[in-house]
Amino acid sequence: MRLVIATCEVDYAGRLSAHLPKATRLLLVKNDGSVLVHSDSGSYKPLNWMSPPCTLIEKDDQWTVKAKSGDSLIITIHEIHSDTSHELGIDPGLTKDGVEAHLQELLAAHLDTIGPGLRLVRREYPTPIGPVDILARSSEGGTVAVEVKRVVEISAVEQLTRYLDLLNRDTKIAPVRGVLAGNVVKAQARTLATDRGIRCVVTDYDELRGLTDPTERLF
Amino acid sequence: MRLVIATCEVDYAGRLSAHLPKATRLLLVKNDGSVLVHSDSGSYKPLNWMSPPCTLIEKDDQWTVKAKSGDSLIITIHEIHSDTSHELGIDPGLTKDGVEAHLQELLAAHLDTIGPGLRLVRREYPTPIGPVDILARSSEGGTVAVEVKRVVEISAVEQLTRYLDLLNRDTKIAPVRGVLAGNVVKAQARTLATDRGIRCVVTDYDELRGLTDPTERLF
DNA sequence: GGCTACATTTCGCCT
DNA sequence: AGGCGAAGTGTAGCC
Repeated sequence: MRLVIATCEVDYAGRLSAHLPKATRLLLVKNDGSVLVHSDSGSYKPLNWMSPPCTLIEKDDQWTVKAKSGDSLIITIHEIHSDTSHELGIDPGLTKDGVEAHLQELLAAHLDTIGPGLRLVRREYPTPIGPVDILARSSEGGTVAVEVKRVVEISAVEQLTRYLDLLNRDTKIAPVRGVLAGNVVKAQARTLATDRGIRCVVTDYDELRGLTDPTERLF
Repeated sequence: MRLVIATCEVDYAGRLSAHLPKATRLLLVKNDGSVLVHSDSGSYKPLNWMSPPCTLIEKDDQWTVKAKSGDSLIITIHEIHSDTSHELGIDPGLTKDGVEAHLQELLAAHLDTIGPGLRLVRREYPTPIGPVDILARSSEGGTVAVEVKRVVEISAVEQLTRYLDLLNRDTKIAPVRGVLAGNVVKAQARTLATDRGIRCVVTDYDELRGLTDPTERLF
């Protein structure tokens, strides 16, 4: 990893065109060839960058970073204030816990939190337009399709509506009712869902996790 | 901006939990308090980070970064290989050309590329569920709602369908037909759009730009 | 402040 | 490789 503090201008040409006027910035060159241009604020996203795989050619005061697609990043160096390199080695990577997949697992294991008498058919039930998060049989004989989201927004209502339209054409499982489950249900999503006869269930991730054997979740 | 090369472990607790085992990484501390943990590969996204506003407390070999929301990033330092600071000043920021907003402007100025005899009603036509990119009057008396995307995907069809449902209830402008316009139209989006009577138009950004007075587009 | 939509989104999974 | 959905998304614009 190479770290350069430099006064520079940057021009990107690719899916769009972008220009950075002359200023002092951090140029971060990674071992995989990627280049990041960071300012001293903003967030984790660089002002400009080139993703790997790409090649960096330095010629006088001009750096040219090119990707196979033809995207190019041209950095004009006006002054270099610092230029250091460090050997980091490969990173063992990140382990995560708490994303939608886990909420889906927990809900599938505790279908009673969605409704009484439900029996799991399967998670990620495949359809031609994508997998339904949870499909379950109701004690009354019908089917329930559950769409799981950390935050239920209007797009989740649309998504589940598409699934329901399709699933209800299958006479082996129809009628299929819809349920949206999430830790947060946005007001507008709830309104649209209710209008379409879709029920919303507010889940509690911590509570659900408490119901499961805690030894399963340690890392 | 402070740049630290350190052998460290990182734990994040917030919207999810994440852990980074001991390894050598770049710790980037920006002037606004944000912290980025970068490895030597990946892309522009850090392995772990804390967005501003947040506070960094260093106590012995432990860095604690806390956000108002309660999110926390705990960095355990095993060894510091380098620790430098640099004054960068504020950045003048990025100018862009070629984003959706520009495509919308160009299309509104050249409605003939969408269909003959169209007259602009307005761009960003407001509705209760969001703005319609372009609303135009057809020479036959009806209305045309145009959704503009750089890349037209299935979600654009859903979005325009919602607008059309709503707009067609307004007797002053009904009937309203839908048009999807973009530089790229994905096959599945085209299929769904056609099925719903929505026409797709493939635009050419460079060609559209050429139709406009070029002096307007320089930066 | 809430909500919507855009992004050089990136990332990961699955076909 | 391409399609599709999720993201600790971030960010800007509008109401």
